[in-house]
Amino acid sequence: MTADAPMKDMKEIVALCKRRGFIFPASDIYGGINGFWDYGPLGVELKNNLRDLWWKWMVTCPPIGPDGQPVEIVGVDSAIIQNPKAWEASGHVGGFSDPMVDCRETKLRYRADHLIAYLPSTFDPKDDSNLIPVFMQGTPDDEIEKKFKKIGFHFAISQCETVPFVELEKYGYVEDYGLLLLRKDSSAKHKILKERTVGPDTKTVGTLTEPKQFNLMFHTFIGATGGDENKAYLRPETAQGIFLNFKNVLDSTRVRVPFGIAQIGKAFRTEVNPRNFIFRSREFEQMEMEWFCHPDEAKLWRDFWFAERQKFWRAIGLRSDNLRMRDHDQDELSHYAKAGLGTADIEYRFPFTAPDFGELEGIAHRCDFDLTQHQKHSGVKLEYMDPVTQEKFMPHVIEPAAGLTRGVLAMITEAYTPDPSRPSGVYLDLHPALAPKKAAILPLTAKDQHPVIATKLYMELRGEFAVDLDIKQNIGKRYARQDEIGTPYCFTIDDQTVADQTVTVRERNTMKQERIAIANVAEYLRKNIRAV
RNA sequence: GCGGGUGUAGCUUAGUGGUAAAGCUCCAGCCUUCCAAGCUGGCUAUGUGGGUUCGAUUCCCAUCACCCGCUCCA
Repeated sequence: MTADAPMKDMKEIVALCKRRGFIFPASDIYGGINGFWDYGPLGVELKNNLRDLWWKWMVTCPPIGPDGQPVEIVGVDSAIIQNPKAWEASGHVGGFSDPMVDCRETKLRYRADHLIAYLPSTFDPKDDSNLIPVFMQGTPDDEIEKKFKKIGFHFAISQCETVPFVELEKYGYVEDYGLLLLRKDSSAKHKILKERTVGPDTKTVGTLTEPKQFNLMFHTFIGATGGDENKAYLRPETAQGIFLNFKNVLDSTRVRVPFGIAQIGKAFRTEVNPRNFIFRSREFEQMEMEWFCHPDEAKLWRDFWFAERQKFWRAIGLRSDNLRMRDHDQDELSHYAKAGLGTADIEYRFPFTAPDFGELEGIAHRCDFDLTQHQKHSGVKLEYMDPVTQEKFMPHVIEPAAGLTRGVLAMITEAYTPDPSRPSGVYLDLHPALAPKKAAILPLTAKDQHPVIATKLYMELRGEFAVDLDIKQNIGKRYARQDEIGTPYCFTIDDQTVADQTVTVRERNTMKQERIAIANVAEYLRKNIRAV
């Protein structure tokens, strides 16, 4: 969005989505449900169009690689529920959710692993006057000293041991040594320690809550009886279904490294706070491709997919400077990407993130983390034997992982174009390949030969294109309706059509009209909506 | 998860402790030769659940959803 372009109002976009049948609140008649959305008749067309274009770019007609050779990518469609061991191996069961600590007084929330407790060497849990100040990691020493004085904590920093807040409970007081030592069982005392803490932003003792664990994954139960032994998870990403099938794909097809496996499907995450329409929802759809390559070629392929994926988003309509690439900082890298070449996001400036950007797609170097983990946990050998060099190695993975549902939102917001000069006040400038309806057939009036000819044309086109026939009401209303849903072309039948077999074509963005032979309408559409 | 705000028809708004009003949209019909025109008619609403009351859309409580800010976002 340039500075002088009209602001795109998220409220209006959400309203249009509902009014015209793109996106509805899930369970709308029951008052909705936080974090879930339904796609209506036009929304599902738009989403499917975007999905199919991605699949075409990645699987059906993949690009030429950096070495001039066509790249090879195959698809899978794995189950949403897998053996729970798969999620233990991938690390999703263990430690992805960061425990959080709340301050009851200030209502502030902290990441538990960022909190540091200061324990004086002479700390005596039996003495009520002994406090444990807690600070955020990286708090400057002078601030800490100042706070010490304020709360009557009579020690210097140098006299204290710093202990991660989350490990506080592991510390107990051992009289024999007069020191704080790590003990396995200190259940009798850890509660006392917690009650002595003073949070970073308060002077009151004991306002910090226990660390709360947030589970990333949805739980479910297999079978009718439930019970912990039947516990399973809904996948939080489609990627693992690909890794689980790595060996099956190698054994059943003739692909060789380097190659890719792609998958599109639903994923589920228990977002703490769903927000911003469909941007952060608990059920969403991903388009992921895992590219398996030799470790030495990881850099080459990462750069290739960085460029390739940007091309995609630009080609289907995100042409503005609302799209950008951004390398992750070291501290925001995920566990698997830390050792590798890092992660870069393709980001879009959504109205609700502006002037910031929100992630649309992440391109990560996952190294050999996933295959190694699954090999370890499953006991199945997943190394690759290069048939030419006879070299045995664990392939590295470059992963372009895009949000399909976020893509839909980006498409809608990018296309949403307020235009006070036209009756609808707005139109959707969707790429014709993405538009839910490619054209509308409109008899100028509902009498004489107009509807007859229009119906005939509609019957011819509907076998090949998603087209609408709209006869009722005046022509301006019908143009306006099509503008709002982003239909790129309207063919109008009038008296001249009866005389010379021509129709007018109205182009959505310019509202300009030209006259073409009715016999050429199909070819006209074919040419103009050609997929990117 | 915290704090603040908002909930009356598809949308925008009105109103009231006693039958809930209008414009636009939508639908049907008439009219209409190119951009939501006109005429006639029609559908549709007090987010949900409690409480107070003879009676609650209105007052109270809870809850849900959405918006803003914080927090979070492997």
